[in-house]
Amino acid sequence: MAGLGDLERSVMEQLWKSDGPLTANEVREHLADPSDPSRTPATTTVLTVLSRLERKGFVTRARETRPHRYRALLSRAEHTAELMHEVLSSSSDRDAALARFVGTVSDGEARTLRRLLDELVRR
Amino acid sequence: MAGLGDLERSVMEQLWKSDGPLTANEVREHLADPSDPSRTPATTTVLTVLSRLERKGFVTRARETRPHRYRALLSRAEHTAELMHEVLSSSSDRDAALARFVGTVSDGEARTLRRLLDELVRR
DNA sequence: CCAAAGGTTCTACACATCGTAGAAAAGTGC
DNA sequence: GCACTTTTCTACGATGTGTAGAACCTTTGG
Repeated sequence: MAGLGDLERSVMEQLWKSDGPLTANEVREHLADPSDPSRTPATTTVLTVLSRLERKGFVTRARETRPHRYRALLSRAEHTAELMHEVLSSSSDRDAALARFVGTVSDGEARTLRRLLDELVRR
Repeated sequence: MAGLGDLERSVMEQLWKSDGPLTANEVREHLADPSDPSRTPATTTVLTVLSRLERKGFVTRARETRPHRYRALLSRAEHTAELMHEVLSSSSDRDAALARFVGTVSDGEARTLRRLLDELVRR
């Protein structure tokens, strides 16, 4: 269920970056490439993508307000963590996979992990 | 780069499960569903899938021997770990994602992680 | 209250990927 | 060389995605 297309992912990025919910046109503006404005997708394109993301459960929208306002259901961090769990649980030998994973994290990430695990045990 | 189809994934599972490299027909036999043999894919189908997996870099084959023998380039654990890293690095706030991830692992997995990190530091 | 502007849905097409496998080519064993 | 096995080539249908026009609906300025 990890499958998002390039444009879908870009749209999610905008929603994640933004503080509050965005209208389709705000998303479109944030998507604009200053070096080549012709590559900015049409408003309807953005709306189609947002609808598909809504159908897939990544996005909700406020239908009350008139330009509908869209927001991501999960934060980017939650989304990433969820994907990692999905990947991990699709593996039949989870411990071996975790071992490989930990064996290849950077030093910084290892420290982060240790700190997080220590906090976990304190509660 | 996580995108494998259902059959592609099933084929990878067989290669991972097997001790040594397999021929296309061996993969096909392991794929057979005893309750509905008609659903077993044709040999050419398996060969097509194996070729595609080779092109994608998941599989290599020995071309010397005549029924070519196929094997996975990475073990399942390595593959899973790689996917997890891919997911993680696609997130711009990796620490936050890691935090979410650790926050939702099972107790057993947390213990495993702690042990792995301890081993890591000893070397 | 009505027309124009803006917003949304519907419909559609091109293109890529994937499951599927026949036809044809290439290799093997007798 | 001939039957058999194996591999490649080619192709088709289904699905997903980027793309956006056409048609429909809503708001708003006059």
